[in-house]
Amino acid sequence: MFKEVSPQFTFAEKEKQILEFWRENDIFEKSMEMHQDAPPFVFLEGPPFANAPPGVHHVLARIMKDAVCRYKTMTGHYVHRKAGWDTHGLPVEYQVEKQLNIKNKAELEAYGVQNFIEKCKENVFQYEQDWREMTERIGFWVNLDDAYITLSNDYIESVWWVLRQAWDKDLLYQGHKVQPYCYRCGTTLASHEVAQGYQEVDDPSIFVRFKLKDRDDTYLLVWTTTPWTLPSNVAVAVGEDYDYVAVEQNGQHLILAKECMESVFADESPQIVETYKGSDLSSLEYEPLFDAGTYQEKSYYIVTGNFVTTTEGSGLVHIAPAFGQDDYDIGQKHNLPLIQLVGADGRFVSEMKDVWRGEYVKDADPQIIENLESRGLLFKAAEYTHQYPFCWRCDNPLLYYARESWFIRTTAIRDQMLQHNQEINWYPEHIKEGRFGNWLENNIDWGLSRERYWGTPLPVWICDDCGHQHCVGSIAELKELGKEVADDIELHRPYVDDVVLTCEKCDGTMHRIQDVIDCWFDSGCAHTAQWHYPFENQELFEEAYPPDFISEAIDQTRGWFYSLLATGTLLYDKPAYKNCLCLELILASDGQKMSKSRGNTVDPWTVLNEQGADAMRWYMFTASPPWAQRTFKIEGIDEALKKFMGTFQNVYSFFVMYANLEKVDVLQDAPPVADRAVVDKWILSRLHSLIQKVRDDMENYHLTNAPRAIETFVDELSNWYVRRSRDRFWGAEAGIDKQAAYATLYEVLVTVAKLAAPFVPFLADELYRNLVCSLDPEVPLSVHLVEYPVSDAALIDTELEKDMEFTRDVISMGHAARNRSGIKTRQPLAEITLGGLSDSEKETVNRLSAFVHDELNVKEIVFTEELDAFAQVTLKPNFKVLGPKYGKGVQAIAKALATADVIQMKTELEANGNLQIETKDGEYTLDSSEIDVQTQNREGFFVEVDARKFVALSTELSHALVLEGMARELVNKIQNMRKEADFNVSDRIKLSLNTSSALVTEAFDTHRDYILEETLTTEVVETSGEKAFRLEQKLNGEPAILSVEQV
RNA sequence: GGGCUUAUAGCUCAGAAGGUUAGAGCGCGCGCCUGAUAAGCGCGAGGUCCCUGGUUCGAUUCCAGGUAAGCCCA
Repeated sequence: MFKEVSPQFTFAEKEKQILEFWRENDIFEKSMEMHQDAPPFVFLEGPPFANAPPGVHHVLARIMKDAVCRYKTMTGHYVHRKAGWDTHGLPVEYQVEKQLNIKNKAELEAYGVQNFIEKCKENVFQYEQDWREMTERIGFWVNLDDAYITLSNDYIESVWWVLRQAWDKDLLYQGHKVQPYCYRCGTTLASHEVAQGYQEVDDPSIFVRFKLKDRDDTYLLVWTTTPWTLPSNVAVAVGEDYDYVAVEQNGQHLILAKECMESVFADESPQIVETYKGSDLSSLEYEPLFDAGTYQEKSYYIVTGNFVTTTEGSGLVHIAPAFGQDDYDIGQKHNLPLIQLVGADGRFVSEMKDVWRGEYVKDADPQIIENLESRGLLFKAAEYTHQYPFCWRCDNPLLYYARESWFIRTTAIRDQMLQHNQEINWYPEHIKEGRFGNWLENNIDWGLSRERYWGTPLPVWICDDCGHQHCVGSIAELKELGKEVADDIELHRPYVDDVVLTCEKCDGTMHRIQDVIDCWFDSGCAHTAQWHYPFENQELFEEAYPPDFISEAIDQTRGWFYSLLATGTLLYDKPAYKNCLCLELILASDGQKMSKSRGNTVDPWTVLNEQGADAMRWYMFTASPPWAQRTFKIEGIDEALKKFMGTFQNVYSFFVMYANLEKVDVLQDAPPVADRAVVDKWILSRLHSLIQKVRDDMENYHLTNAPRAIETFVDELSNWYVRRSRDRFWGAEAGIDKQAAYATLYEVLVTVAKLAAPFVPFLADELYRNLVCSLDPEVPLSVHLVEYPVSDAALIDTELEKDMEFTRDVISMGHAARNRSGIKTRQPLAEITLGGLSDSEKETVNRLSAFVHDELNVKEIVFTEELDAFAQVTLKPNFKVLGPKYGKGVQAIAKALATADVIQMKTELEANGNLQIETKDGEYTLDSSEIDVQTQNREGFFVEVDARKFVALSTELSHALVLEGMARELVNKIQNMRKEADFNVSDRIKLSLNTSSALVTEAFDTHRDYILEETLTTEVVETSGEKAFRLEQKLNGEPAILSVEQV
């Protein structure tokens, strides 16, 4: 006996019971243990921050990871599933600053770095409990009790080791980086912060004359929107391949790009006196705009740069290496001096020779413009509207600024990274060559250092005396080289800052540089640092690198996907992961990005508590591919609940109910498939085709197609297999057919439970445990401990599947015709006529005719060749065949076929096997494969026509048919009464019928046995008893009084 | 401004090595069924396959150029 399936339940409640069962029986641990010797499949968890509660996008990521891991487990792998937490970084610092009302670094230092980082530690686990609960509730099996945490000493030590590897390979170096900087907050901003603060502003747009040396009255026309950087000018850049011209204006010669003439001179069209290529101008020297100092490096000359455009400005770009990345890069290339005339406070420094020293640079702009004008160097000044970044905290304009910085020389391993990228399977594919590939192509060195507090300290110490630098690669080394290092030293600021080393070169004192590192580097070392490699777990690491599978959202292309690959390439010269499933963003139901400020966020818990985890999971798997952007809609979850979960649950409860009622032993007496009914063979064939498809999809990380196929299958199971087999389950006599029905449905349900287990782990386990465990105490306790179904090719009958599909199509058309006729299905009809079928199609219908008879309630199936009696017939060329053969001619053929006598042509075609037609291009001979006979609806028949065939109903009713219809009507009404009277399904009844209608009487007498059997009537009585349930009815319009009573 | 992606029914999505009647589910309308009931079934209406050009006998599909949306980067 199976446990009864109560109709009163909620999925959410059931899921909680199953969670309890998993916990009590350590099912997750068992699923790992049982595969301990199996080939490993390594999943690497991208560590989230637990300083904010998890949202629906986290649920999405986690269930995708879960489905893959569960699938791999069930297909016989040992799946590492270590959880991880990301903990360092600016976002944490900002939250804490906000909480403490700290506005800048000075206030922070005053508060105390030690106090501050302690607050950061608290902050970063603020929502850990929420995360744990969500993770468990959605059924994501991951080992949270053995998580890697980026703030732990072990983790940091591994990161230090990684940095030391870079150092030893000369890939870690100090340089300058132009960074967006807020002078008010005294800090550089991370890119995502900059992105938040773009505003449209008007800035000055000025064209300045730079006088060429050694030439009279010849000037370069140079464009800039930041006049305050002009005092730091050291060069001018041109585009190598652009055309430049010298034009004459007011006796001066002005040089600019030819393409810029129109925009610069507007209505004027000055005379061109000379033309050059950009390369011709290269190296020409000019006189400095301001009386700046003289520098050691050569300066004030023309260089070429590929960033120069002619779409705005003059095609000549002012270069100040301290204030722009392009400028800095070109400065490096040409060894230009790095003139930094602006201080950290955003004001001109005292070295500045002109009068603006101490002035805030943006305020100096008008004064500089005025100055140039007074000296006759200003050609033109205007305003320029563009997007410019502002500080998201204080709303002041950011200044791009060269700052001292530490770098990883990723450009040195760029080619290897590109090569390893080729070995990674990306889902979707286009990421490889698209977003990620492009990003790698344009790789620049990784700016690693942050002038902040809460992060992995950069383990570089510098000698106060001789400037010698050393990178420390382990705690042991720190203790060895450092003076009085605490035994339990914590590898964070300010503790590490206090450690001083003795210089091996000069015996001087070495101090650590103040920087911490980019937290992307932390998580980017996860493949190594999660194991505390190489200090521990060497073997484990060897086995687990590179990980088989990672999955995160697409914004990680430049984040974690990159940082993992960069470190993996740097350390091991291997790809850092084999398969990467790239998820897209989730939008709110209004199509907008979910955000608190818009108030359109969805709390996962409302869904988990209401509809449950399986419904949420199923929705996310099936609604759209994970790499397509999706809107998150509660209605979609309700649909998943109804469409899939509800249908599956219904078939399951149907089975359990009748199996219990009929006391069927499904394990005994299962007939061999060969002896089972056609419909059994059909559903088993579909099942095994499904298994094949699901496995294929899962192997290729198509996590949407697999469950969609399962959903389609369950719909067929319910709406065709069960519907067509219902009476085999209930009331049928014991025998091979009944056993076959039970055995088949049982096998199908158990197999689908296994197939669906990675997607709906709760429902699947509920089914499995009731259907399988309750019969056999020896089997594994949970569906998650069994092997994933294997497709049996011997059970797949593709022909049968196709035939059934065709037959269902015919039946669907029959339903449509019936609908049109207005005769209800309970009324049997004498015959249907099918037209337009090929011989093999006729054979198919004959073979599966029982389905047609039952579904459409008709006595006979008749075939006809006389299409035009029922439908309008047209002939069309088979374009697919004739197109390549005759090319242009197909249009003429189509025309000829449309205009000639259709019936005559069709007759000729049938008689000769081919057809001669005359067109304006000549004569063609077409055989029947080259012509499509198409049918269209003709009014006035109860006929349903599609492109090729039709189904027509004969609506004439003989007296016998009327009686039979009446008998079915009687059964129907009596069944309704049984239900209304609340009888049990298996109760036997006494029935009485009182009618003045001769038709009803005759029908009852004629079909008495049928009626009694269907309604479980054991006795027909003249007058109903006291307790009988009586009802006056109209039976197809005829009056009758019926009563039913339990025996 | 650059890169990538997407655009098919009211909504969510399929699909077509280019072939002349483009599909499903939901929603809507009509009907049926009522012992699988968080029901179920059938049928129907609903499409400029984003736009414009090009290639082709034929383009919603391929190519080019746009437009719109999203993400990433500046």
